[in-house]
Amino acid sequence: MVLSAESLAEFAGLLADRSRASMCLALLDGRAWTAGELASHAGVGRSTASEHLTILVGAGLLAEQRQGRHRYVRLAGPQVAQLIEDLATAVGEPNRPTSLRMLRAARHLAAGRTCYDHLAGHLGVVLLDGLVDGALIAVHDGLVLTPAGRVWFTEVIGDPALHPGGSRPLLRTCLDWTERRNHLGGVLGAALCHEFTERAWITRTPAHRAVTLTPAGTQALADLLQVNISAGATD
Amino acid sequence: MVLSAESLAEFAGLLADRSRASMCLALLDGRAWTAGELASHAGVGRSTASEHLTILVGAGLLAEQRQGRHRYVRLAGPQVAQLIEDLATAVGEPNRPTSLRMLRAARHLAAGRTCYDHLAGHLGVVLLDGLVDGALIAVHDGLVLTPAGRVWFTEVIGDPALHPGGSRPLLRTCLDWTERRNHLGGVLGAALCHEFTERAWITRTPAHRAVTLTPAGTQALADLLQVNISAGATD
DNA sequence: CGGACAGTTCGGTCCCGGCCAAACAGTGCA
DNA sequence: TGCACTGTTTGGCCGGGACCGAACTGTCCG
Repeated sequence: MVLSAESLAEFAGLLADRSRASMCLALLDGRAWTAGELASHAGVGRSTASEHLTILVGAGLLAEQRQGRHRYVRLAGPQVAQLIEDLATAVGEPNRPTSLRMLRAARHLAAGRTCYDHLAGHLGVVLLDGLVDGALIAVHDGLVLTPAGRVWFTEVIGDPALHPGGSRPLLRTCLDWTERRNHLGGVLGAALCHEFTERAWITRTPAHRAVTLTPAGTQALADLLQVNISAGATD
Repeated sequence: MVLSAESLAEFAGLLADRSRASMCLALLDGRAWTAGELASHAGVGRSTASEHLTILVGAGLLAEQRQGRHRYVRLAGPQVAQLIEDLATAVGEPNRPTSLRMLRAARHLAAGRTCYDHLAGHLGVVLLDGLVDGALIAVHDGLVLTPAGRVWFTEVIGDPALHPGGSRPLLRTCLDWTERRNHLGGVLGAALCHEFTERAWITRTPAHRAVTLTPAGTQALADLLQVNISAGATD
């Protein structure tokens, strides 16, 4: 056995703790969090959080960046985010929200959110549907950019973004754990999310993954993709 | 937070133990193992193994089947196998084999093996290459069956296999952790592996994942796909 | 029946690791 | 310079869980 059970167990052990799992899930929003924020998010003391972060950074799951007296930490890359999403999807039925407050937050997340660096939730699924309906992306097993799609993306996010250097795929399907359907990930998914934010078509609620479509965004989606979503009126 | 950190941690915890990880890796060969076999494989007592199996079965990762005084256990499905492979790939560089015996076993595995229910290793990668070179499968982001490929697969594995009922994709790329390249998974990958075994083109070494190409198999690959591999002469 | 074998249950041991509080170090601000 | 704040280190506590051996159940076979 070349791949040792030892290393697999060690790796799984990184997420096999309530506090560390909580931190990683929080970091799925793609932003950098401070150690203190993560501590209170996970509900543990600062000292405990500090230990956990050292472990996760040491294992290469997280990347850290010191700024003054702050320790900012983020997921090490899209692969890590993808892996955690995969695991989260495999877990199956998540817990039902208990309080009214949590229910509202859950609905908000289901309406639209970021999945590390691209759009997910109802908004993400509808976006991919629009791209497919418009014959800009074709679906086989994976996703394929059509000639028309190439033109469209060039107009919306510019040509350079279509020729990235890295090994990350241009298009990637990403299974949505609220919608149970695919949304768009990959380089172009991230670029779209970035561009939408840039143009103020979406706004991100601070400190959460939830994303709200602005009136301008609603208009833009209707113009560009003939997609109709009521702006933020999903609660 | 709808998806609780609790459930993610609990799930990861299933694999976060050396013995359980060892068992799951062993079960990646897609066969059913008895509790005793897994116990000695993992190097623990029968009682300990029994407890672990109860946990894994209870979590839905493994499916069990009692036969007389034996408890046969297998992975619950391709999704589970896929997830474990994903994790194993994410772990990165596996341990280097230490002894000569392990080195030989590692080479054997690298030459050809099963990945749950389809072919992997050098053999698997070359097979997918052959299918792509022959324009039977097209590669975009994912894999697409070409009209010629549809005919080819109908001849080799029969028509019914091309119209499965389940939700498992027909074609699926699966990243190979020895070759670091894709091989063919999905329904058709499994069907091919099954057919190859049926026709005695490959033989599986008992109690291991390694697969050896027979002379007949070498001939068949040359005829069907213009692929040349020396039969089993990779050690 | 009785012996061999596969697996399970139970009691007990032991150790790893998650947690906190308190003391400490480094940074920013007035 | 002094205070507030963020994060780290350390010591100690504690619980969970991995493990084993021994006794027990159930199955196959002679």
